[in-house]
Amino acid sequence: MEKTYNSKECEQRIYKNWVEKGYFHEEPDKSREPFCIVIPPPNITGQLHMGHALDNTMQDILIRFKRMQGFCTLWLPGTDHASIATEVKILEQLAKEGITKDDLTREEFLDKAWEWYKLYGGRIVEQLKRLGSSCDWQRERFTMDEGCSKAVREVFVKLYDKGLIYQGDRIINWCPDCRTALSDAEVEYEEKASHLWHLEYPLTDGSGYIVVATTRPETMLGDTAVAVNPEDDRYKGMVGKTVMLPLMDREIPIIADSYVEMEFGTGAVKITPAHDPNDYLMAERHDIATINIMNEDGTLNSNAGKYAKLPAAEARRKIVEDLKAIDKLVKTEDYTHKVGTCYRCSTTVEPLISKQWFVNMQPLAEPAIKAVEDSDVEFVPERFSKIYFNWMNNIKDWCISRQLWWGHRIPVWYCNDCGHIMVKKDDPSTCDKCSSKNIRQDEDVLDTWFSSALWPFSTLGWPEDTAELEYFYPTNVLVTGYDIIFFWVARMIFSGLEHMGEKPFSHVLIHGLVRDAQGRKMSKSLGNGIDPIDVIEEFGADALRFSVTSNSAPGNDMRFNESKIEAARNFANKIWNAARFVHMNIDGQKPEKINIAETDAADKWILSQLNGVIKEATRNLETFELGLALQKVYDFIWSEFCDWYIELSKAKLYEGTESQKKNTTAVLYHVLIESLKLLHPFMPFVTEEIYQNLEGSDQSIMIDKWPLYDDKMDFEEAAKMELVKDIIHKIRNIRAQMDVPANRRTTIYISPKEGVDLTDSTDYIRRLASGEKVELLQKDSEDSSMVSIVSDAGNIYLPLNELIDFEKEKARVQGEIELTKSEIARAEGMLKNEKFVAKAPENVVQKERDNLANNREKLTQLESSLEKLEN
RNA sequence: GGGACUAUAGCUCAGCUGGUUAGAGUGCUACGUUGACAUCGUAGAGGUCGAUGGUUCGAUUCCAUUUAGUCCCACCA
Repeated sequence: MEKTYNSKECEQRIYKNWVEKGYFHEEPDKSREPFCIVIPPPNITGQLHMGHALDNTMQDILIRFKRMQGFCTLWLPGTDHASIATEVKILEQLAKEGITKDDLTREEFLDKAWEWYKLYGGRIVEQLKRLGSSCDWQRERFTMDEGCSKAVREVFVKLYDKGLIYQGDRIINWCPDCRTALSDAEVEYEEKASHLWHLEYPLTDGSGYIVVATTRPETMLGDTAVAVNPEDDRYKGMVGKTVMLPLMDREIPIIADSYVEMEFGTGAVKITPAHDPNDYLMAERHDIATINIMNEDGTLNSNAGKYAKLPAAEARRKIVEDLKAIDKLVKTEDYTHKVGTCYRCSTTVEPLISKQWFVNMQPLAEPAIKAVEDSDVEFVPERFSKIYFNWMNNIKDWCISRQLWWGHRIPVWYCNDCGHIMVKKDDPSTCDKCSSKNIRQDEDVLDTWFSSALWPFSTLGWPEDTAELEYFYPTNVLVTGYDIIFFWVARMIFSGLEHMGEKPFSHVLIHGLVRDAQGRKMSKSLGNGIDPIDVIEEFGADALRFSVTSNSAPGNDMRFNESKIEAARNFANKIWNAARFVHMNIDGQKPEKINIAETDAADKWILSQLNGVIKEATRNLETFELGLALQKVYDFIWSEFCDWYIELSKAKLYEGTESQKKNTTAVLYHVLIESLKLLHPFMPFVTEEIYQNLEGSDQSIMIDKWPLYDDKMDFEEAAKMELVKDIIHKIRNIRAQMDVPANRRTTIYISPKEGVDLTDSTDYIRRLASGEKVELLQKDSEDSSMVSIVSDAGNIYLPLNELIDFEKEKARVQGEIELTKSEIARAEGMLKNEKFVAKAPENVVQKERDNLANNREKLTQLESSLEKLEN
């Protein structure tokens, strides 16, 4: 084995081997329990980023863990066509060649899109492989493949037939740049510095005027009313009158509606029903006309009179200027407010009325809420269910049609002759009603999330009755970031319930965002993103995986920095070297099983510790506490196995009998292999490389069995080892304090307390505490030339007379006495408290009693040490 | 306007259902090429667990209030 672990050399070779052996693939096996995760399909536009690294590492940890536990596992991978995101990207690319969407036919554009898919769709999949993801690539899916497309049509037709999908003219969010409608979830609100313009509208009866305040003066062209609060005394006389809309010379009414806030602005609001959702609702209440003034590209239309064809922003400038010229602009205030923007291109969205397809959400939301209320679906951490409820309880109908080309085309056909509408799973060639061949399909495609919502069952074969669907559905865990709960998780839940009659998964494991070292979101525009592939190249996939899963709490954001990756890489190297040590001591032969009868306290200690970490790490993994599980395995390997057991083992390896040596090797080997298994879900590559090196075969650790907790492996003798460790630690401490050179070895005298038998541990103490030899005394030493140390195992004496600085040593002992006294006082105080003794659990009280007794004894010893020093 | 989260060592963060002297990584100090590892070892310094009040025998942990920060949702033009 090399001196350092070389991730670059082995990762791709190992991964290839796993794939070739088919370890990621399982067929439904009724004799075992299934465990299934469907991947959140990354966009085909995407490149792996830190969020993916985190998300997929978590899934891989769970899958590998369950696979080793013996479950029939399936991690189902795939990609998302990402309708709008991909279309935006393709258009950007075409723009570089000077091509616009208008230059292409729909078919030509789709050809380009499929080319894109072939070129880039596989890129992120390859990157997922670099991470070590054990996805079943034989079952890889795409949201626009044949099966998923079939599922989409099935669902559309079913919901339409149930009356849950309808078409209507309603106010929607329009992105003038993408030239499509968006759902509410696809609008992001950004604080923007702007103005509040106060405009004067003269009353038609000449009795005065009313001043309205607006953040969007250009929409005044579409005003059809002015509203005030019915309680507002300032305007009481005006309600029912009409005003003359400046620039347009249109007479519009003043109405009263309690929606209007008297305190805001002037207390009078201009009403533009076609371009403001609230105004739209008000117009419905008061039966007021709507005037659409905007084109699909964000320019004004012919209803805008002389401002027609101007882009909205330009129209705004012009209108403000013109109003000023006719003295109708009363004042302009600075004002910051939230402006809706497109989540894909950040263009300001314009609310407008348009004919779109909608899903009636209320009937679908109800069972979806209940499923989470009843814990049929559980969010982990639990608090995210509140976010889910909040959204679901206030849900509005979902606008699902998009004026795009890339995506699932809406399965609706119109007859050009008789106007008949057909909603069909299969493309019709004639009109059902008049048999005309002159039919056309709806031009729009579906929201990309419409197909993602079906992912947990469409990928398993639905609407066909497949064995996979039967066996793996409902899936077990869905792992995703909190930013995607509305878009995706919520929609999968109601879709699963509606179409499968059963939840899509039982647990939703939510994680936070990966941020940069300063805590900022990683983004392209900031240029602060870290490319996971670069990290893998430099530090290895295991180091990357370790650093995104360690030291973070569930659902919380985490910061990512280089020192964290280095620490992770160092850990991989640490295990590597521990393995190297074991490797060079087994003489190329796999040791036989451990003979428990021949194990000593050190062996029993490490076996007990191992048993403990098996128990806890397993429990943590089962409750999705991945970070805690990893922390425990890490601590065990580094702080217990490497720091202590390997060092202890050298005593027997180098100085012991043949049988001791043999058995120690067996323990080393066993503990290492079991540790590797515990670590494997987190760091699959280094564990596999070591495992195969040690076993001397190409048998894989990933299909080996997960370690089981065994209460027979909790040994009482382990406690003695803690005493020995304490002795060693205290001696090292004193030596360091007294600047004893490392190569200076002394005899170590110990007078063990009653009941403490150290006869089999003297070699350990000698080796690890730089002793010349260790002598066990029958009683306490009276020799005042020795440094004495009080430990839980008994008193320790070091003949260091020429090195002892008596004043310094007195101060040290004095300090310890103070500490011990305060500890005694604390314990006494607690035990004097009758309520504590009466109410606290017995073991806690007993602990306190033992503690008090120990410290009293310790104090006596310390005081006699001090006395000796003073003589 | 509603809601969630965060506040613990210089820095980045763990800390499960309340129980001795609160942990890790990194940084810092001193020493160290001891037969796995300098991507390392040994020893050490460093924290009134944001503040106040309450519940409790006992609070970093539970409750309330409060301060500071982050985020989400919402129809204030």
